[in-house]
Amino acid sequence: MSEARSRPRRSSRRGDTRKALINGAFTLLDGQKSFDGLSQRELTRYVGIVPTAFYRHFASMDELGQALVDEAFRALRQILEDVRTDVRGSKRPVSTLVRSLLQHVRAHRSAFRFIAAERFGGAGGIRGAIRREMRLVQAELAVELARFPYLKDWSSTDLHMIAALMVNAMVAIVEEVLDRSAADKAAEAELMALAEKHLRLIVLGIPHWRSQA
Amino acid sequence: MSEARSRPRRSSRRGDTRKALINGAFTLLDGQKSFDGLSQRELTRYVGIVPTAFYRHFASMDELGQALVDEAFRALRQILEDVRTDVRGSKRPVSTLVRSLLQHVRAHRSAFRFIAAERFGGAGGIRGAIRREMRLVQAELAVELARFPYLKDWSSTDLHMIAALMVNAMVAIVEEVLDRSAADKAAEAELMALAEKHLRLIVLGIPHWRSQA
DNA sequence: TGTACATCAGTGAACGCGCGTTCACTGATGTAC
DNA sequence: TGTACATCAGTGAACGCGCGTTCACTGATGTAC
Repeated sequence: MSEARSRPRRSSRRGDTRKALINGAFTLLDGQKSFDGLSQRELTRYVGIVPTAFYRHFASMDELGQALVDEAFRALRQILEDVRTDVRGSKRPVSTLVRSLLQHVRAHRSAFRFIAAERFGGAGGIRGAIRREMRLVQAELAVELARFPYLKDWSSTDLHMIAALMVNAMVAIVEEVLDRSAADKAAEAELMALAEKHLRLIVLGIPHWRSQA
Repeated sequence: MSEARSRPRRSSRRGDTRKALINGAFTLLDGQKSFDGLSQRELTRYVGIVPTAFYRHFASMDELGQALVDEAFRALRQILEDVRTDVRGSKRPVSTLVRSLLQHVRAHRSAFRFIAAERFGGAGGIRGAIRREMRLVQAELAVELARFPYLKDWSSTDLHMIAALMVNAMVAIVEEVLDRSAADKAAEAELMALAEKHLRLIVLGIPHWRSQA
């Protein structure tokens, strides 16, 4: 019995509780709660520490909120980087993009749900941070679009316009995927097919666009 | 002085407090709050009644939430009806649609903000109700699209696909308008122009679409 | 390798506060006769 | 038109509860010598 007691020394290594709080928050928010409605005591109870221990890691709930935004966007940026790599090496960019995107979304469900829920539902600070990141994503897509031969002479304004439409279309569908149970594979497949059609329709319009800028 | 005291009889006519609670909730939620974070006492304080008087009008906060959904969608349906009328009588349907939509959105700002904030941020019941309504809007647009001569032979699946993309594109832009200060007319004009371009780009792709269904 | 000490995550009691909801009440309004 | 009465929106005291945060503390870990 003595070795059983001596094994865990402390229950966790340094820094682990901070991560446990962040992940715990994502998990609790993954249900039908907004950050507004998440209490410090509920979170510490869930993570298994006493309420006051929270303050060893964050000065306030607001600071935790900022950490959640940072963490969610760290994941998002990594995902987009991976998707970009997948798409560049692909001969069927549209279907590769949709498949790759949805696959990553599935793997980081709660971070994405956090972004979706707080994008318009939350406090101003979180909303602003999210909006800024979305802009960045859109700008990066515009750059990526410029690589395609038949788009290389397009104006930056027009490229951004297309990028915005594509991002908006994908965000809408990802949000709908997240709003459904993770187990509903049929709905997910249907939404993937829809995403692909939406992108294809947009792409079909591009050669016929006449810039007025 | 006596006529001054006798004038207001009771401070409000029957039924007015119920409306005041609904409108007060919309107003308070118009800031950076979600329904989750709105307290009954805060609301009654704002409306100017004692906390307990709330229960003369709603059995619980949940019931108020349902009333807010109902009211917001009553406004939304009225707006869409108006927009439809405007567009049918127009020779430039795309720009008429965008102009008419944004104009109505401006007039019912807080109801729309409520929908945007609770669409993914709120409780399951509210989310479900909103999703159902969005489906309806999309279905109605599909019917409307079928009136256009070059779309009248399209399959229902394809019409719904186009309607979904158009609705998603417009929702994304309306949400962005709502996320900005109502006074920021420059941003609003820019977003209107963007909405118009997005719709036009989608329309340009339509004649080149090959159904695979 | 052994000892003394600084660091720091976690503890537990305690605080004052705003919350949602109950209850018995008041008193004005509208209605039946 | 005048009176008696039912209705019902609003009142105010009271409840128990979970909240965020403070404080002085404990005791294990890692480090300097």
